[in-house]
Amino acid sequence: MVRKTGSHADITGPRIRAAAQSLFARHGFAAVSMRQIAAAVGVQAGALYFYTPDKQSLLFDLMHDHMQTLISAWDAADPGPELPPLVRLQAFVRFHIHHSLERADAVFLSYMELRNLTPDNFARIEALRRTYEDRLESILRAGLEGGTMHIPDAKLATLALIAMLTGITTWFRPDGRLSCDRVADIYWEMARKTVAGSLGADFGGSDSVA
Amino acid sequence: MVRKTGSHADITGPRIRAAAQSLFARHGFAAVSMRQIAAAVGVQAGALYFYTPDKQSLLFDLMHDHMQTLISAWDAADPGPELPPLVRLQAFVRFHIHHSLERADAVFLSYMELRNLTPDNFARIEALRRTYEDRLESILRAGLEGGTMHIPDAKLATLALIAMLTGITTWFRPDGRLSCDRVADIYWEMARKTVAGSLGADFGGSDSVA
DNA sequence: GTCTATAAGTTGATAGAC
DNA sequence: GTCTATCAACTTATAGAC
Repeated sequence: MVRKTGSHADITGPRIRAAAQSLFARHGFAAVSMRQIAAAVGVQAGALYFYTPDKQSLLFDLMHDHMQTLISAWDAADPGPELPPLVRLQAFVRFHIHHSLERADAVFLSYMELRNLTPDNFARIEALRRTYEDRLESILRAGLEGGTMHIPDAKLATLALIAMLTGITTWFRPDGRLSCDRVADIYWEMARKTVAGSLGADFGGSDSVA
Repeated sequence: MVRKTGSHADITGPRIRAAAQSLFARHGFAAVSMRQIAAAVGVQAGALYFYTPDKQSLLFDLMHDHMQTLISAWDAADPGPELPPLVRLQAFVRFHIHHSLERADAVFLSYMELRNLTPDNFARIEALRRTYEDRLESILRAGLEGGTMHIPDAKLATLALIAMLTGITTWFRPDGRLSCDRVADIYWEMARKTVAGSLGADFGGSDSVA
């Protein structure tokens, strides 16, 4: 199946995006050349410009697609605003961890390469990021108003929880000490307590995940 | 005081490091050229090599100094292992937030540019990062053994707390809604609950920071 | 759709003048 | 200590052949 030239009529576009995502995540956008991406795909550098107008668009499209996928995947996974906020929060924690760990490269890109976006592109990605954060913040506010959660500041709790959960992607290894499910259990336990009232657990059963 | 040439006998070295730190934090190591650093300092590119053997050493030295300063500053701020773990944890949370917010560029560098270090340099920085994490982990283990803390996994709680606290540097603005002290109060409130027993607050007074 | 060739500019780093 | 000049290699992106 090795051929030096000729049409594929196939999936060179997606393969370029996949190679770019992997290389950008590993070495950083600025450190990766179009020639390196081309070599990873098995084409010459000039061929890339049949699929992308420039390097910046390649980065933006990867980040934009990731954010759009993230938001619509959560909207599909959200058990719904009629359920108790703690139930929705548990769903959010598990969703965010699983979704992120299955897309470690895209997650990495989306918060490491913001500074390599042009101002216009940056603004568009930021808006999507805020949209996603607002989904969590509205759950926390509902819990606050209903009295099932006690948090000093809904906005800061949102940022704290997302930082805590996303941080998992920097150390998690599939062949490590803990499985993805087990990590999700442990983080849900901690997240639950973070938003709990001063009298502690009022949802989710046992205090231990063991 | 404008001069085009001649000796300073002064602090060009530190100024190069300061300019590099600021530029690396803003645009990323790979995206910043030696000529840009030189221009920020007000010298020609060749002059930089009187102070640093190469660009990589400039990055490594900045990260190394930051990690060394962080660890020795905490060792000086630690109230000591004879105090209750919750007291030490409160000190750690406040220390980490204040120290990080006063050095936003260095913090940014130290976790965004790890992938631009050579393997040897990476290993040295990683060892320092682990040393710092171990300081927190030992506090959590002491709380666990003494029964004043309830956490599902000491290692994961360490990583979760550090991610949560360090995340502040990505959004905090000195002229924003909340002061550094107020942010530290709110995060301590959340951190305290994260490690609390199932019956909630057993230290630190009121459940509210208001 | 992919190649080759190339334009036009930047890069990290060095040598030697002063 | 700093400058100027320079090197070889590399960069993004385009043009035109096939």
